[in-house]
Amino acid sequence: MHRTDLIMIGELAARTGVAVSAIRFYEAKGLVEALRTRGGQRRFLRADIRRVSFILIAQQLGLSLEEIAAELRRLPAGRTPNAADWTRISTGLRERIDGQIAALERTRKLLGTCIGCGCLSLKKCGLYNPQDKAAQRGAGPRYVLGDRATEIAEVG
Amino acid sequence: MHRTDLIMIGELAARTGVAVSAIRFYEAKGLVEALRTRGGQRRFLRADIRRVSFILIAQQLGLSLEEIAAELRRLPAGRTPNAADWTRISTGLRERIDGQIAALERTRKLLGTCIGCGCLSLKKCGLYNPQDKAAQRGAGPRYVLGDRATEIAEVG
DNA sequence: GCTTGATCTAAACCTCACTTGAGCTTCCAA
DNA sequence: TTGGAAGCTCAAGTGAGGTTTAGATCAAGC
Repeated sequence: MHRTDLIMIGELAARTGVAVSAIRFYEAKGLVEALRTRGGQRRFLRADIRRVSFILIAQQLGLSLEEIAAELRRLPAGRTPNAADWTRISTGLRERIDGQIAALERTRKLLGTCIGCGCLSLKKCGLYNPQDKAAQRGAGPRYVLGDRATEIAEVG
Repeated sequence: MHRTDLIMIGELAARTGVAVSAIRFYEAKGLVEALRTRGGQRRFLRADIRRVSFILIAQQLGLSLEEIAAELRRLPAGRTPNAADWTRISTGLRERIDGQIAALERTRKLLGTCIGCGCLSLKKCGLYNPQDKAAQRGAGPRYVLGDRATEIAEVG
């Protein structure tokens, strides 16, 4: 175990493309952990590059930091994913992607029905159906559709 | 033109499933317009139910309110979409969906390559490629990937 | 005329995922 | 030994898309 097994925050940032401030933020959120030097500086394990990489990939797939944290907490040793963990996790991610694609395809089909009819009649065209969470993953408060859109009346 | 052609904000809210506060917010953003009674209360056209419906559908597809406003401003008469407008707009939306699906399929393929290898080696597996904006449509500051992820090194 | 419920405005607050800034400390190579 | 890059903490700011609250006013039925 060389001294070089520990890396500084700046290197972790450079190797992952994430800002230093973001890594500190992730630590505050419990997504990564750091040792400290006597002087109080963070020292990361080289393996944390992988851990941060995982965070980025999962984020791209639409998981919130909260969800990613939950996923990481489920790791056996409480540590950075190894090959087996990764297989399990990425299989789960793939299911998620499949779901997203299916939702989009449903929406596209509904939209196809609507093109030409120009109705925008909600009951008929069904574009509001709470099942269609299509691009629902968005900024903050998107609960409107899904919480209340159930009792939508027909237009007109 | 009956008096009943005008509806109160509460009815517009009920008919679209949107909160009253959200409708006022949309008005402030220029997405809908309202007449006013002598007493200062808003009165909407019945057709605005359609307009708000459009906002919701477009939102589900991932358009920001800014983009939706732009789309609505392009309407010929500056009014609620009719059948022809809707055809034009929804065709555009469908292209957008196609793009989203394609991005997700690319990501899924990359993930497939990674399952089993467990590498998380960024260069090799390519899950970071800035082209893959997959689920990139997310909360606020997501510029990290795309702005800086270009110079990502391979995981050690 | 009165009461009740709907509406009004303005400003403050919320979440998420971070960034920025101020003011100060540590580390390390020359 | 020293100077400057890199690190530290804590608080506040950002932006999207709204909600909540407070206090006042309006509209309609009895």
